[in-house]
Amino acid sequence: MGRSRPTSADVAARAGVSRTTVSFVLNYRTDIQIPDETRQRVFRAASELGYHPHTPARQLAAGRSNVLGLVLRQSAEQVAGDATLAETLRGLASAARAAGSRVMVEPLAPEGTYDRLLRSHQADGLIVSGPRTDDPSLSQLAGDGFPVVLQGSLPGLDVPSVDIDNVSAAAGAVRHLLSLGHRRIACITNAPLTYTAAHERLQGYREALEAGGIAYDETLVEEGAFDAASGERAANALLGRTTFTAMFVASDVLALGASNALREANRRVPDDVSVVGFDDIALAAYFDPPLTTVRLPAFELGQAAGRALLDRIADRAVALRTLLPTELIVRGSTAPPVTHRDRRTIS
Amino acid sequence: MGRSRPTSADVAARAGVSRTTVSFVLNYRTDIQIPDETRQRVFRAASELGYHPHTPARQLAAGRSNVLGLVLRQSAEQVAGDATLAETLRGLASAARAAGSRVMVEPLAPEGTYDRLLRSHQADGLIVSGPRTDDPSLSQLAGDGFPVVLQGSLPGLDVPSVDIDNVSAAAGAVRHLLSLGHRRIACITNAPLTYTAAHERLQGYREALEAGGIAYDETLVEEGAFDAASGERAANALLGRTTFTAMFVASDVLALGASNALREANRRVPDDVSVVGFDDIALAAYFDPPLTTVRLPAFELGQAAGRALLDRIADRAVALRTLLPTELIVRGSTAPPVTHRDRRTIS
DNA sequence: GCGCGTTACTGACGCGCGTTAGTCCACCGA
DNA sequence: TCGGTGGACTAACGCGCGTCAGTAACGCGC
Repeated sequence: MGRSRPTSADVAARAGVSRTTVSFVLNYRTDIQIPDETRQRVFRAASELGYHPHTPARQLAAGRSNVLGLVLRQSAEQVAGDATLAETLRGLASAARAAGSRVMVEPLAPEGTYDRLLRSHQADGLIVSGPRTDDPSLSQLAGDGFPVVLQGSLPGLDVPSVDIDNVSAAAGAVRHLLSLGHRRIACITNAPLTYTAAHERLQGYREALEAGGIAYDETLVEEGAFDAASGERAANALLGRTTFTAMFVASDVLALGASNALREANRRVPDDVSVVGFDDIALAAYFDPPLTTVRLPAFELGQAAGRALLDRIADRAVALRTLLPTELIVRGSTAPPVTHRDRRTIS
Repeated sequence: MGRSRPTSADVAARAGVSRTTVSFVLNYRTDIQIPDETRQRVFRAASELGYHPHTPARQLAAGRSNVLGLVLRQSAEQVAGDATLAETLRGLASAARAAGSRVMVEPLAPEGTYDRLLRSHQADGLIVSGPRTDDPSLSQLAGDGFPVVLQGSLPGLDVPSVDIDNVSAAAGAVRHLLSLGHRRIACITNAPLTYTAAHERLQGYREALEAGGIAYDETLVEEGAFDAASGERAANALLGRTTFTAMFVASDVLALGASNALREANRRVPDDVSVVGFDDIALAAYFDPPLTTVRLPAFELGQAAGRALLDRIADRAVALRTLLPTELIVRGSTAPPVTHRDRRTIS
């Protein structure tokens, strides 16, 4: 009862060795020769006492924390609506665990506060998700040599980043629509264009169109903002001012909102309007009709970011830009435009 | 360049005081009298040097880590499909931050590994989400006096828990259907019945029926399992063996899958079958038709769990069971059964 | 002038561990 | 016998901080 947590000294006493030896054994120091018999004695003593090393003490002595910080710079609504966050977190945690580290999460970290995680040695490195250009403390941290990896892109910053190739992924989605015969393809961005990912996906839309010989028409483009409501608003704006037979919505969540707008305007999907989303959230396959979309490897993104960060912490070489592959998932929300199908039926 | 991180000794030297005084000032020790002038000198020295206390050292000396651990015991699919996780995490982090703590997340923690977080003093307390009865290390931890709070319920365990009142929430949803005139109401659980929440929601369904004078009919009940696919399967099973004019699906995600099954069976929602979901995920309002569901205060759940845990850590009294209120959100997926409407039209 | 309380500090210990620079001993070749 | 070598350890320092027990200076009443 009165006895408190055992320390490594208790283990040492029980095993009949010094504390140093206990430390060597329990840390699996291969550069130190210790006979198997002694090793076993230490292990046995530790387990009999129920010994668990005191993490802060170990962090203090070793000079590192074995903690990866995940900083979410997105707004509350973004975090709430981010269906892939949990998967990304899982991937990150899996990479961390493989290296004996843990993950500390800092959601909605106000600018200029999360750097403390690093400067106070609470974390060995940081993964910054949803970075914004207007974030001086980020470049400051990187400039001071702290290990930082970006989840998402932020051009012009000399910090390793892990992301998907938004441009080509979006272009692929739009090419799919083009190949079906669509010519007037609207676009709703996933976020305001100040967000890099939104900008890049729009860029992919534009490039695919131009490669297909179609001039970019900005009246076909509307900005969304993270949630389904914004998708609905954007679609209504588009419906009110122009015509199109397909739309590329750079987020599944917004695509659902946009589909609602189409339905209320008596446009059927895909008969009147084809819709392509982005992200492949778990529910996308159960939309009506099932949503054609771009699959984003959420788990792998987290895992890759974690590995990159661990590499940076260990001073191993890290690619400045890691791009993970995406995949177009064709489901029921896309079809050739009616005119084409008519022609085909006639011929 | 060569100069390394400043320590509190550097601050002390620069301010012309002792390290002890620096510690008192920077920790806002109100029980120690220090003239404002000295106080300011210390603050100035600290900020000029860019001093940040070394967290592990502070944790070691103070004997506490100011870290709350969030342990997710759910399976990978559950985590991936849990649309409210991000909100809960936000709430938890907000409670933690208010108390000067941070949140460490341990997803998919294998049984018997997450207790290390506590035993090694890496966290001051644990919030265990999705606890299972068959988890000896959980009761062990609680028995050893470690601060643990459950997110979700686990009867028969002497550990504080924060949850919603699943029974009455489900009963409320079913009463809504009863009040519309439905008599044959099917039920799809959100998870296998070994999960407490699933069991409780089914219990609420049952109680509401019996209070309405309707005998419980187990052929109207089917077990789901976290994802939309299981909701679709369950609905198909029900459609294949019985008839009903409404269904209570204890999860929005499964409700979407079930709706797909209904559509393919040429049953219209709500004309032929009314559907009530559970959770009020962000997308529920954009389903077709918009889903009537039970709103779950995700953010507040996380916040309440965090506060309860902080109370336990500080040895303040904590209610054994905190139940947060839910709210029935009536949308377009529920309506009176056709027979009733016909009657009403005739009269 | 002395005792005593109050204010404003400080010296030094300890938190539990990692690690460096050794020590001691057995054994081996010469 | 002795120098030398390698194996098997250990003593002791330091990581950066919180905090207890103390001290010096000062004012004040008598």
